[in-house]
Amino acid sequence: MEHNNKHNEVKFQNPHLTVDVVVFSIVNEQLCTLMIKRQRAPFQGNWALPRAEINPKLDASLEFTAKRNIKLLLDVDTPYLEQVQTIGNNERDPRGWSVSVVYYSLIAENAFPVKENAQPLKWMTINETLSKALSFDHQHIIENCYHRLQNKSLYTSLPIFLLPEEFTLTELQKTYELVLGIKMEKKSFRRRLLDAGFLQETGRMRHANHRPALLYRLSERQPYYFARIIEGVRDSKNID
Amino acid sequence: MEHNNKHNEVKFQNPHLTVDVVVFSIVNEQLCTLMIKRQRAPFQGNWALPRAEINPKLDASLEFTAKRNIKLLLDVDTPYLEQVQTIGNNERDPRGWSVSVVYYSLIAENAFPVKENAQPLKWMTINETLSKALSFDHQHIIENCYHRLQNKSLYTSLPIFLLPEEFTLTELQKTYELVLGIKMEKKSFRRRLLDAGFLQETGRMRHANHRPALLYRLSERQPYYFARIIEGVRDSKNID
DNA sequence: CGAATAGTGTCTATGAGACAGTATGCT
DNA sequence: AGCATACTGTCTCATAGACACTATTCG
Repeated sequence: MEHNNKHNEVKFQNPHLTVDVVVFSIVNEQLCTLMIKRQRAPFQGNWALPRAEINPKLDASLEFTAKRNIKLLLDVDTPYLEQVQTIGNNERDPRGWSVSVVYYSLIAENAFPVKENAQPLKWMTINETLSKALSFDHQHIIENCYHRLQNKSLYTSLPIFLLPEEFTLTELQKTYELVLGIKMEKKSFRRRLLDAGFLQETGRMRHANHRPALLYRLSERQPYYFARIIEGVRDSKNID
Repeated sequence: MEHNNKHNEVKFQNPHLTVDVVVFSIVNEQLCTLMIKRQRAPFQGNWALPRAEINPKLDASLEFTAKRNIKLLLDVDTPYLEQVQTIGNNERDPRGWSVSVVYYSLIAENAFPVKENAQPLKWMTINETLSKALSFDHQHIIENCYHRLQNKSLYTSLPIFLLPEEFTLTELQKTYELVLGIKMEKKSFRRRLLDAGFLQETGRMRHANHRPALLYRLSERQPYYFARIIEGVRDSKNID
């Protein structure tokens, strides 16, 4: 069974395969990810990403596995799900070669972990996940997803999926700023979004103790791709 | 073993897992992918993408598996390799649930299939792959990689990896045009590339029966990301 | 010299950021 | 009225495309 793998036909035992999801949401004006406390070794008692095995009888595809798991955890259908990467090596799991297909999902605030879940679930702020020790290489995975989200937010309408159906332009700008960690210029932000043409006025308004704001909704389910990236205000690019 | 997969702990048999590579190169001024003729069922005798099993003893990671396979087929180290997607479902292989981690690779012309390979290998033009019946969902996979390559070429320096170490700006423009299927404007192309600052003059020149051209090389191994996408000449965007 | 390709000068178009101004609702 | 936030007018700036021009080598 040694050297004739030129033919790609030698059979090796398949490495262990799972589907991991990084669910982003905004909770208390903070970008958070959904984490789960592990019930058994390895990393027992540590926080980890939700993970699902493929159920060949139940799941038609990897994407379905991811969706099924999100539904199980939060009882919502995610409005945005994207496959980010697949990590596979012999170091990430002490039990041996393992492979994770990683998805990230964006959902609006107010999705609460399902109570009947056996494991403790919680929304952990992105800063917390990036600074504290997590299970396996999950910190690394979250970092990758976060970078992808940030990067894509520079030239797409992705952050909209972190908001409810109806939202004001100011709320949307705040969401972009939260995700990107930069301040944006109001006029150029609004011009960019409105000129793109994928926002629809709902006719309703958001009221507070000042001038009410128009409420918008998406007219397309697909994210919009802009031709240029956001540059951010020209001095002091970082919020923090 | 039915319903308590809330705990993500029910063990299912792992689906079959492979690493597939779409190797792009320019052969005879045509964008091509490396294809292999299948020696056994299913799809015996049909063209397919090169595919490798993970060898847990040999491979430290999925990326290593991909590199190992390219080396085996062409005896080159690819200058660019990127994971595109992982496809897994119960329809793509008649034998059942199967998962492919897909990479694409860019290499310069003049990499020839290794002769001792048992299977017949060939460079197939992208048009041929997209029009003729291939094995499994490989046409679909190639299409995805091709779109990713085209899309990324609009805002990165990727097409450079399809050229040898040293190249002229005209050769580079031709490569972009070939990949993107659009004509580009000479001045803006050169300005864009030179202003980015990642090209280095080699001091040598390409000679022919006309004015010789400066030869350039990359000064960084990482692809460069532009802030704006290529728009292409404003009328008649398509070549074909 | 002429053919052919390399390479440039400079105009317009687009869309981003800057910044100050106006609009409208609540208390 | 006056505060707070919504929304706009219009300037500058960066970078893309248009297009015509000049430069250099070979035969």
